[in-house]
Amino acid sequence: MTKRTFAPVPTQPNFRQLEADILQKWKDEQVFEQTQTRPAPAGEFVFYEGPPTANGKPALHHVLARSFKDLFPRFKVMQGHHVTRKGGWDTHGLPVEISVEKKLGWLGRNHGASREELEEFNRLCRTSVWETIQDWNELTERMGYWLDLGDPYITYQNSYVESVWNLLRRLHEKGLVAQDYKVVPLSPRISSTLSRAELGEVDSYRMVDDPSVYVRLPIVWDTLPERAHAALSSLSGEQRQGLSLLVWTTTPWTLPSNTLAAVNPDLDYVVADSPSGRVIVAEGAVERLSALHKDAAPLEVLARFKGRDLEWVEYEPPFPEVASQLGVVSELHERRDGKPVLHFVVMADFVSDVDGSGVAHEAPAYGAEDLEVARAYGVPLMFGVDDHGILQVTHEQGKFFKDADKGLIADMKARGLMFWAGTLKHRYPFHDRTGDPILYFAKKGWYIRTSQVAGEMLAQNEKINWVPGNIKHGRFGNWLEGNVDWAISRERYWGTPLPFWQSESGQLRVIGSVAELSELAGRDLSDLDLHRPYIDDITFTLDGEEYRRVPEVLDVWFDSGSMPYAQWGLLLNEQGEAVRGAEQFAKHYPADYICEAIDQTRGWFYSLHAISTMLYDQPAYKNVICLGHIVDEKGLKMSKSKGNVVAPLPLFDQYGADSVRWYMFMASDPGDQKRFSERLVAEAQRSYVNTLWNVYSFFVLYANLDQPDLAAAPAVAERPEMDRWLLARLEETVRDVTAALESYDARSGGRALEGFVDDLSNWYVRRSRSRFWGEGGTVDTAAYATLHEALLVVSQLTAPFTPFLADALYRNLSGEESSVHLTPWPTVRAERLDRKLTADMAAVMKVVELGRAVRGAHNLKTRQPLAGVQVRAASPEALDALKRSQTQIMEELNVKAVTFLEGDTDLVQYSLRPNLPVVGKQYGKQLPVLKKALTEADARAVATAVQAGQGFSVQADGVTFDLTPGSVLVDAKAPEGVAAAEDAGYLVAFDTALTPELVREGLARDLVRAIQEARKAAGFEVQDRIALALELDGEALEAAQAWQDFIAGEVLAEQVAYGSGEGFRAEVEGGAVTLKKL
RNA sequence: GCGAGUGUAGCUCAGCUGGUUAGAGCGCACGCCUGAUAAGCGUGAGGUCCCCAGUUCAAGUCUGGGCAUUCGCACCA
Repeated sequence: MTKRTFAPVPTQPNFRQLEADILQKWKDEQVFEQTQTRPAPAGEFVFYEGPPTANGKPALHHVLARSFKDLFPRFKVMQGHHVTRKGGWDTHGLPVEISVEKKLGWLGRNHGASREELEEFNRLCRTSVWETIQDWNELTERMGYWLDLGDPYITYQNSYVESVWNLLRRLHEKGLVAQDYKVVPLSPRISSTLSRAELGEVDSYRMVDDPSVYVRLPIVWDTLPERAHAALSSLSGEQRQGLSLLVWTTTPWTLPSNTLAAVNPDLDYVVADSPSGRVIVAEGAVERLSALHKDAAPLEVLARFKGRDLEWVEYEPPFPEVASQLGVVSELHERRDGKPVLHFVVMADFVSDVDGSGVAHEAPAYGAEDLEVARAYGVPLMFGVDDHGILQVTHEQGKFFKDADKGLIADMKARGLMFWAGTLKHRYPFHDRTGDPILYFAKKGWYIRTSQVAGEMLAQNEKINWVPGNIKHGRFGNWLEGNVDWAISRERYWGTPLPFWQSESGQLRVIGSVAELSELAGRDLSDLDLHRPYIDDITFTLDGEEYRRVPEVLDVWFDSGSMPYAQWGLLLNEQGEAVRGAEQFAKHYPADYICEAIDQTRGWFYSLHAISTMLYDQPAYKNVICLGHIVDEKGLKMSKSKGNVVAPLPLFDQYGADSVRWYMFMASDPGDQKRFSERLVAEAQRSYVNTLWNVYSFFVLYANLDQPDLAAAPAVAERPEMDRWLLARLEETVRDVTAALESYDARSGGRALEGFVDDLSNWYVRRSRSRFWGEGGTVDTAAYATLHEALLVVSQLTAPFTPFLADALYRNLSGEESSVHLTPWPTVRAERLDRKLTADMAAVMKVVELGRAVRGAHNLKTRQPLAGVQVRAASPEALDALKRSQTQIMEELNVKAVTFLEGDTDLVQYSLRPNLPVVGKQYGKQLPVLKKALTEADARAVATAVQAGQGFSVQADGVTFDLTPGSVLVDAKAPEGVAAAEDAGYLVAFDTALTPELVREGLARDLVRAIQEARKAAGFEVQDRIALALELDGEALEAAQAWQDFIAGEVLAEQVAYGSGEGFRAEVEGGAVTLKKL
């Protein structure tokens, strides 16, 4: 490095312009492209882009995610890795469909859609996904998120869809695909399956009065199981007559479909004698039920037993003819394999005695929990209400389900089944577009039997590094442990069509490729759009049966979870051999790193993990960062309805993308919820970005003045202590930032950087300013080289965090027209690490800090020099360091002398405390006695011994403690009234007596300050030499005359005259001064 | 209801494996133009570490219970 001029930099930077300039350079030089094509000695670091839904606008939480997704790949590239940065778009899904439905004025998924309507619908969906693509690309580029936007994977492309089909075929081959019921919410008038999101919490639920009825279902004695017989054995013959289960429901329309009655096996149940007859209820419900018959005596309890005693007890259903009418059984109380098919008591731990009777009526076709119980007992479903909400049975046949309640209740009352009928006010969902009450209904759907591999998924989870770590066994681990089969089918139009062709007799053929389908169909289908309605036209014949595709489309999580394979169009043939995409897949699997918001633990993170475990017996990713949600300053979710959404692009313009990114890394740990405000971004900018810029500006200003020959700088070992200290701190920072980023810990890395820049600015530059002034024509090459190297390395360390600022600094400082992002990541130069030197400097900084505190507390202006300061060190090593640095201390504290106190001085009062980490375990229960001994000991003698590195003894309560110097902490305190401060064993005390000489010097320094202020007001540059004229009298004149050389040197005055002069004139205390540039 | 987080200064947050006088930034108060930086520097005040009980020589930290709050709960993504 020879002498050269650095490009000048402003003290007030325009970060918006700087970033635009850097973006232009990246384009001109194709920097990102170079990272893709240049040799990568460290190999591939595999990163997956989590695909955003394309039709939504980008928001602040995307900035958060993109910041983290950019940071680690940049770091890895500088370490010599190659990182493929393939973009991706999720193009299927409900948001797309809803927006098009509204555009078309549809009420919902319209089952009556013709082929033409479906075709138009899907065409609009396909174009809709690109409406906001420009916003995404602009955001991505503006914030410096490097991503290959030119070659993204798109989930609706045929190659992607085909690859997904292939995965499904393979899962089917493993026996993991099945069909089963699922209870879904329907809008009954149009029989449209809705999602939970379409039943929004606020808009869809209404307070309604619904029936609340208790119905008696008489038990069947003839087939009573042994256990129940024993439980009821105390009842007399008369008491057994008419004994009934008392069930409670708020949905009388489900009673014709009654299939089972459920009790909690662990609750207590009783036979209660009521005006309506003897009933079986939970004991905890007896009081509640007594209250229903206001004028009657409390219910008498005739027998007690556990819920589990009732298992398999049969009962008479409320509508006994229905099961046969529906074809579920051939006759009432039909038995198969010796067990009742319907209408018996089952065990269910969700049954409670908090409401109702403690006996639940079960209609599994209309409730998810009921369905689970029915599945467990292998019971068929009864559909007394069809999927349009119309009753199919009883005299209420043909009525809308909610309208049938009254007639059903009247009928049961007439037949003596009612115990009580009333109403209940509660919340119930309605469809916002049709206005109809929601009907929960069991429909058949397609599942992947993930519960069969839940154990394997848990085992594979152990191999993943989760950040934050608690996700692994908390949120994600629990989600895996509670695994239920994955319902992959959706009754929608726009999505990956399920590749399931089914024959009329129910045979299933899962298609794994277009080629396979072409062969079966007898024609080339390569150019077919694989979406509906086109794919539904394709049928084929096998074994004399025609196969048609099932109507459903695929869950979009399966789409996105397929991206490791489908982004390369991976296909395996029926022999398991890869016939397409194998090379790219092998190179990019599994991922070294992925990152998305924490809600992806049951979304993308899960679907990636499930598919990978089932098909490859390994995790899809090794390291994963889960980001907390970003909320507004009050902690409220950001939403358009609340009006607190923040647009990212104006934020970048105001503060710079670098500062926004820095805020995202530093505000809190990534997994924590992050409160956002512009104030916090501004703060992030001040503490780091602006401070770093100021030091850089300082360096460039003086380097251009002095033209240092950096190559001529002495070896590091020969430089002043201050330089060696800074370079030691620099290597510590390299070590700490590298370790932090290797651990996916952005915040610790950022804090190490921030701490170093603070030391650089407020200690090194502050203490070393004068070395950059070029006194007498000499140039301190050591200082320039040290500062230059620190800034250069910092530009490399900050590159992944703040890529624009980093590149701007690096290009100017290095003199190379090449990006910092193409430089190698710094490695630690261990020989420069110096633990002792950094500790020594910390002691000096502590003393200076204490000295400033004393001046502040005692109103001792820093400009007024004092005769001296007395300093006590906490340790012999610290004492040595302070002695070596006493010039620094004198200058910082503006004193004439530093006196170092020894242990026996009268100035200091000592107190002793046990050093608990050292003696805590050793003395344990004796610690109170030890404390007493230290309190009573001769503290001065102990302090002297400790400072001399000698052991000592103390005693109390007849116990003697032989202690080492490290066993105690010595606190030093100055007497009252002395201008002193103490902390952590250090003490600083000032001699505040002022001699006439010190007063004159103080006045001279005031005069210097005034002249410097005049220089600035006159617009002089820092290096301008001047002619000075002093019109002073009294003490000011005396001080000026006595300190003339000092004043001249400080203000760069080559001529000093007394009296009036020419040039810029300023009033000062004691007279006036006049300045003229030479 | 179940599960996972969180609760420390007015605000945003550190405080790893129990240890000393519990810290930082912002805000607030006070001081400061001193040849980098006033979008700056320096100093200070400000604490029921959510509550109760326990273990321990010693608890912000460990255990149990309670309270509050955020997120998730399988056809939103």
